[in-house]
Order: sequence, then C-alpha cells, then structure tokens
Amino acid sequence: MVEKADKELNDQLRVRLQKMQALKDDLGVDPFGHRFERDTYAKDIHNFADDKSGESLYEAKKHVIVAGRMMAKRGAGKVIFADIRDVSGTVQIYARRDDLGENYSLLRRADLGDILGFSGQVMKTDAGETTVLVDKITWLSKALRPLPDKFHGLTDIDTRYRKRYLDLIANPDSFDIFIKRSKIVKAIRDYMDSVGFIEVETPILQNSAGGAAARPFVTHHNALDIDMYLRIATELYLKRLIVGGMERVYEIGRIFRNEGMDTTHNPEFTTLESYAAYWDLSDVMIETENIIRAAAQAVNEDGLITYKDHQVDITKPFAKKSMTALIKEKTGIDFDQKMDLDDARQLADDNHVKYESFWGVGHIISEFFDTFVEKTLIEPTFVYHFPLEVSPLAKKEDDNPDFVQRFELYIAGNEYANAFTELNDPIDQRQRFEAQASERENGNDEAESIDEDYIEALEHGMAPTGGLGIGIDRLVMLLTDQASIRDVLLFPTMRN
RNA sequence: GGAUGCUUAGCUCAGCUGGCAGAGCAACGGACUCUUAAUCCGUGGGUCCAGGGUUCGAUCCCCUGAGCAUCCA
Repeated sequence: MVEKADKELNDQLRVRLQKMQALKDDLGVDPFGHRFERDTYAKDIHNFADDKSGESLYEAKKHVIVAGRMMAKRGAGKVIFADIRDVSGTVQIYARRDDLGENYSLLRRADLGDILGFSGQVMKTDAGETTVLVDKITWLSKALRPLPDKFHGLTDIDTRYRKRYLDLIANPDSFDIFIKRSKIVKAIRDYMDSVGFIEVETPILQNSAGGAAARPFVTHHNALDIDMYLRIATELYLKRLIVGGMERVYEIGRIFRNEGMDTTHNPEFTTLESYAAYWDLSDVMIETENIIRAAAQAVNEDGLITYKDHQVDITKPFAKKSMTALIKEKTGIDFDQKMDLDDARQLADDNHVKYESFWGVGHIISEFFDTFVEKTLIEPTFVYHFPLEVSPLAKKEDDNPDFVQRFELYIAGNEYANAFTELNDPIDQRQRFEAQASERENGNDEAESIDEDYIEALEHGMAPTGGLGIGIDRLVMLLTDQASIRDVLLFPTMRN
C-alpha cells in the first residue's frame, strides 16, 4: 500500500502519509513509537470516578497513565476533547494548550485511529463526564488508514469477516462476543481440570482420518512422499491414551471437515472431547450438564439463555428421552419393534423421508429423528438409545444389540454434545469398522475406514470408558445468541 | 449443487422512466479554552464489483463471471 504510486492513493491515505512525515520532520517524533508503561485502564478510571463528585475528584488528585486508540476528537482550538479506547473500554481526555505548551501539538496533529498515551488527573467535566485532564501526551502509533464510520460502525458483513480487526475496532458488540468466547473456553478448561482430567494434544496431521462421519482434507508430506489427512475428530487418539493409563483426558482442538459451509458449518471448527475410564453414559450426562452450566455461568450468571426465539433455563436438570420414544411421540411409528429394511423403507416412503441406497434400518431411524424430532427439542434434552449402524465407536446396549449406549444433547432445537459408553471390545470394533468399509463400498464416502493401529491398541485392553464431544463454536453461538458460526469465529473461512 | 438478493467516495447509504455521480460521517483549509454523533464557514475526494452486449447515450436494460448473504438440496 504505502509504496504505491502517489496517484493510486486515495486522498485520505495521502494526507496521513504526509502527516506521518511531518511528525518526524517537524517534531522529531517516531510515528510508530515505543514501549509505554500504563498504570490504568479506561474502565478502572470510570470505576474510580463515575460515582464521585467533581469536588471530591479535585481533592483526590488521582493521577493516571492511559493509552489507546483515538476514536473521536472534539474541538481543535486551544482545547481538545478526545475519546480514547483501550481493551477495557473508552475514556474521555481533555487537553488544554495552556497546560501542555509544545506537547499540545501532538494531539493537534493526531487523526482518528492514531494511538496515543496520556497522563493526567481524573476529573469531572461540567457535563458530568469522567475525564482525564492531560498533563503529558506521548505519541505511540500512526494510523495511515481512516476508521470505519464512527456512528454506524462497520456493517458490511463481508468486510467484518475478512478484516476482523476493523470489526473489533468499530463494533464493541462483536468485540464482546470474542471476550465471551474466551471466558467460555476458560470455564470449560477450569471445570475439566478441577475434576481430574489431563489436557493433551494429539496429531492434527494423520495417516488416516477417523472418529467421525466426514470427508477429510487431504495434504501431502513431501519428505515421506505420502498423502496425509487433517483430523476430523480427536477421538481415536484420545482413547489410545486411555489404553495408556491416563484415565481422564481431554482435548480442546481444531478439527477439519471437507464439506459445505452455512450458518452452522465452517470447514475448521473447535471441539472438546473428553474420555474417562471406568465411566459410562450416566457419568457423562452429569459431566455434560456441569460443563454446559459452567460455560453458561461464565457469560450469564442466572443461567437463563435466550437463543433466537427461545428462552431456556439451563439450571434445571436436563430431560432424558429415548430416540425411538421421541419418534413415536411425534409420528406414532414404533421403531423398537423388529422390522426389516423393506418395512423401514416403506415407512420412510409413507412419511416422505428420503434415504440412500446404502442405508439400513438404523440410518432410517436416525433420519426420522432428524426430520421429525430434532427441531422440537427446546428444553435441554439428552436423547439416548441410538441405532448401532450410525454409531460405530459406541458400546452396544446390554439387552438390545441393534442399539448402542450413546446420547446427544439438544437445546433450542440444535445438537450440542455427542457421547458414548465407548466400545472397548476390539473384536466388535473390527466388525463395526468392516461394516463401515462395506458402507463405503456401497457409496457412503463419509464412512469410517479400518484403523488397524487403533484396534491393536484396544487389544491391549481399554478400561470401560465414557466419552464426550462438544462443539465449542455452536455452544458459543448458543450462549451469545448468534445465528451464524462466522460471528463466533475470529477469522472464518472465506473465498479469495 | 439450485433459487433469490446485494456489490456506488475511507465508512454508512441515496440515486425516479436510460440523459453531466449525490448526502451524512471521515478528510483538507479556517473559527472556537467544558466538548461528547461537538458546532459554524469553505474545499477536495469515484475503475458506480469485473468483462462483454443493446443503445446516439448504460450506475440503471441484457449476457457471462467474481465475492457476499439468505433459503433449499
């Protein structure tokens, strides 16, 4: 940008480049400044002064050093008022030429967007606003490009995603979402640590991508001359660690799925997965409720969640319902009765549920749930009793080998968690993988591949284990009432 | 993958039936020692997303493409 020919620069850039040069030439000031020691944030000044009178502030003689980006500037004669924004908020400063002498010209020359440091005494203006009466100005950094509209902010959604830094400068609401995201993740981490889980990191680059039904991104390792895959889940490596005796492990990490993008899907997103030895599904339900509540409490103390048109009280115990019972409730169809594939396909046809050629009865049950039940589950609900066919890594139910010990958590019509009593029988696991392989041959390109190394790990013995996966991005959407995953990702995936 | 819509100054947006490209903020020059969407006077700023077509003439109509959004698969 800066090296472009002068005629290619717009008037605003040209003027600011000239001002930058003038700072150096006229005042000997480095436009891009140096280390600056602050002793106060904007918010601290408000906390200290907002409820105090002008007289008491005058007597308090509270001296502060603040720094930040100049967001507004008023008056330019012998006094200037400016709004200075730092990470905590905004505070007004008041500079008088009579007080500052030569130093005053730094603020005279400053444009909106420039970064400056100020020291001075906290006071109240006649209008009652907490203000720093400046005794020294320090130049910190020049902005060569202008800020977005100071009143409307930055609304162009494309620019907000591509140039997130501008969104963060111009839109405090957006800034706040990412602060909340950070608090949510920290709350989850604190909870996991407090109940004895070990946080680990497992490979993102893998020789085969397993642990979920999804297409992977493929890449190439040049030195080894082999194709590798970006992980689609953290599951299989975490369970290897259970075999290794770590007993309680979790990973909060980025995973990658090569599929469509919409308001709830980004090609890279973040999951929490946790595994605990000697647990089953009932323990994981308790764990899940605790995680969701801890996350909610980090941003919303009363536990009342508003999402889109729904209001949900997350402090009440979550409901527990069987998938087939829910389908029966909505459609009258009882999938717990023994039926063959032709019966299931007939029911699907009768109810306008579409199915793929490689689907068995279990897939069709799952599709009935997605079509008729999912969106109706507003209050937090654990849905359990999943078909075996769609759950190749979960342990069978003791009394019904067509179903597995698995649940998903639904809130406000969306899925937030997926959990199993883990399949720890290597012989059964091999059969499941083989069933997946034959699905793949029949056209399901999202089916699992056989992971021999993982089976070998199970052959060494994995304790009975309860496992959990939570989509962090969607959870943040829920807790910050955002409709698009892109609004909770700092840098969402964009086309060039 | 399909349908629909959007793309105009740094930002937010107007632009009628096809006839010289507009406003507010921002910027520039000036005034202003308690302003706060500061105010007042004056000034400059455009690849109308890109390419093609129709037309005497296209920001506007048509076609193709790009990016984005929403809905659907």
